[in-house]
Amino acid sequence: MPPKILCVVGPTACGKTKMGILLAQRFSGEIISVDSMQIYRGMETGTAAPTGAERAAVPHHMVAIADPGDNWSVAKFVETAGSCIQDILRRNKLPVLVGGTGLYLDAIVSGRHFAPGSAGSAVREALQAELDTVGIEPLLAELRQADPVSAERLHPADTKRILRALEVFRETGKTISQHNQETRDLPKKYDPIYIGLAFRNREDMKNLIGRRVDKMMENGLLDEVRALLDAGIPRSSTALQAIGYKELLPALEGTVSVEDAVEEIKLRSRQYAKRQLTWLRKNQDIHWVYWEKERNFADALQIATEIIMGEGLQ
RNA sequence: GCCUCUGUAGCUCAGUUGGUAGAGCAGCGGACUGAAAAUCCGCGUGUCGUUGGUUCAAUUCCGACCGGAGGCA
Repeated sequence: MPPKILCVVGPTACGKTKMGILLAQRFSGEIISVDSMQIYRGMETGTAAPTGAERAAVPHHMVAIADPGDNWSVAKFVETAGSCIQDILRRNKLPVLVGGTGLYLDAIVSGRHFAPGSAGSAVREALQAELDTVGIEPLLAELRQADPVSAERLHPADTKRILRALEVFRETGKTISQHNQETRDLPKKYDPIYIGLAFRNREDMKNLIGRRVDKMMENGLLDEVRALLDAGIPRSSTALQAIGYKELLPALEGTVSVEDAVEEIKLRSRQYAKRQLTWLRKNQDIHWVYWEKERNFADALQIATEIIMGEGLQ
């Protein structure tokens, strides 16, 4: 039987961070943040990363450990987070995965590994250059030859995934569809108990997102973005694609007003939350705890605790 | 008060030489295996401002009224 772990999931602004801490305290656990952007240093405000006080209350892993100039990937994240989990288990503590990045979390839980490839590799650069010069059609034709399953599955407009499928083939001689098939049926590496947090009414979530973005601005998000630029972080870096950052770049250049940029951040955050919900919805194992109007952590902790004990944890 | 322009999807606007209408954005749904806070896909009935008239037929033409913008007084 694989080891039990706790997973706190939900769309942005639904209280995952706080609930994770409460549950980690209750079940003597340690937190693994599963968030593609909170790993970068100097982005605490805009990514709503756990505060110093929160991190002092319970050990946290995978938060603010990477240079924002380094571009991390799922593979690297899963590998690093995996060691953290192993270490926590070795010390007889409960790993509490708290995160909004669905792909990362699923990959960790399933123990999935990824086919080779890396940003900046010769093969990927070559593919990008081909796309820029000849367009997607010849590349799609090549994929139909090499990996008809993927060619059929992918939409012609989805250039990112078409390039990735070709990259895997050119790099390894094996198709990504074959790799996916092989990893899909692997036995789960962990036995997860999922607690999902969400607002019963979407409107309430949207209102909170708006208020939270305003608070981020009050807490100096603009300065945070400026500091990243001053540190020489390229605009094309993964870190600066984070919501709240990429929208403020034009505001710093003066091409849009700060007010408009803030509205854009709120909009993009709402759309992000919607995508997170879409991802989560297909996971039938999640035990959902709903907020009615306000977030009442005492009640939610009570409910979640009962669910978790029902799943066999003390 | 008079003149001109304008009123079509939640928003910005197309359009119908008269046969009840369609884009972008928003919204909703979905996908997702090394950029994932990324990327990609699907979904468009709305008293065509109101009310009379002409017409087989009006959102479209004509009149009045109501709202908005501008101009002249």
